[in-house]
Amino acid sequence: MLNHARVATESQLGRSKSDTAITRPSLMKELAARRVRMTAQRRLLVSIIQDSPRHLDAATLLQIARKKDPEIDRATVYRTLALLKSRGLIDELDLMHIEGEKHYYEAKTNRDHCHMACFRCGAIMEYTSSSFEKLKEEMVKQSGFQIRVVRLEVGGFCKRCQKAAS
Amino acid sequence: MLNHARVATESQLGRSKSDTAITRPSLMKELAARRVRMTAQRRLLVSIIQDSPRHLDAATLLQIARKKDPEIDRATVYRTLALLKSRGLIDELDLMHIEGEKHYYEAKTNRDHCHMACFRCGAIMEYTSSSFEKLKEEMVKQSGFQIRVVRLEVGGFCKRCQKAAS
DNA sequence: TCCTACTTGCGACTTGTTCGCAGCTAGATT
DNA sequence: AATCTAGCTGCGAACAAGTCGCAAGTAGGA
Repeated sequence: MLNHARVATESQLGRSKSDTAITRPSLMKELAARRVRMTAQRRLLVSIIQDSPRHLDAATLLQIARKKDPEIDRATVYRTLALLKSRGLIDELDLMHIEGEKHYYEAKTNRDHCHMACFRCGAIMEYTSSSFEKLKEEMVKQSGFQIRVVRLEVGGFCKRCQKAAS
Repeated sequence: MLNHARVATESQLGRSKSDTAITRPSLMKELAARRVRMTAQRRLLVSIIQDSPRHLDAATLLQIARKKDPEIDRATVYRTLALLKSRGLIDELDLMHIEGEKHYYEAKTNRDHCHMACFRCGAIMEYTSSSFEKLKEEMVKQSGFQIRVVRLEVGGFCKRCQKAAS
């Protein structure tokens, strides 16, 4: 398995301005606010997603969940992910299909961000910038399109792997 | 089936500056230049991809190809797509999984562009802008990441469907 | 014209995900 | 607290997209 840890890019680390910080609201609270029925399974899955330092795919999420509740089923995982996605609480990522065709999930953040996936080491870096926000604004203005979800994914080679290769 | 026609956005139609025009080089020539063995099947598939006004998925490509060569096989389609992708001649798109999990393909263009997918009517709009180019440059500069492929996809509602809904 | 490394069609298989169903349960109502 | 029921769960079977190993065919260089 590739190293799927999320890595902040310099651009993120270098700044501490609140407008560039990525934060994730509490999924549990959001669900409560939306009057979604809470079950033990949902609580478990949601807490795992919320706390995960990596981007999870369905199979990994199931595996982690089973440590606490060995009875939990695959279908429940998929149904819960679909629920969260439909309520706009998580984002679905492909991460450039860096490791098969599965999807990855992360709790929605206050700010859209880009994912950069290294084809060599599998690291996933997140990147936010005001230019990205500007681009979105421009798209809306010029096309009249109403944006619901944005996904910006980049595949290539991270700094470290470029060095390693040369 | 949704209407998958590619639609240029106003931003594109409104300009005729050469630096914003999207062009596609000849796949056949590129393959020849790379000394890739040409077979009747590959010629057929490549010409279909090159000439298609829509974004094709593997199944549709196969279906179209079979009109000319009923013997052509699914595996050949997938293998040819993998070949073109590995040589960097086509881009693979998810189009926000607007219609199932299949992938769509298009001949690589001179300029990266964004795909906007309407959740209601399924129209796919292409969008290029210098801001997108700038964002990419900024990402490279700030993170040191070496970009190989970029995919910017947006899901939401097109102008027409917003009106229709209200 | 020959040769062989590469390509093809075929069918079986894998992987990721969805579905129908019968039993269970959250949480509103009494 | 006891009841009720819409909605959730686990299960197993099914599905869709894509992959693989193999034997036979072929592009294109010698």
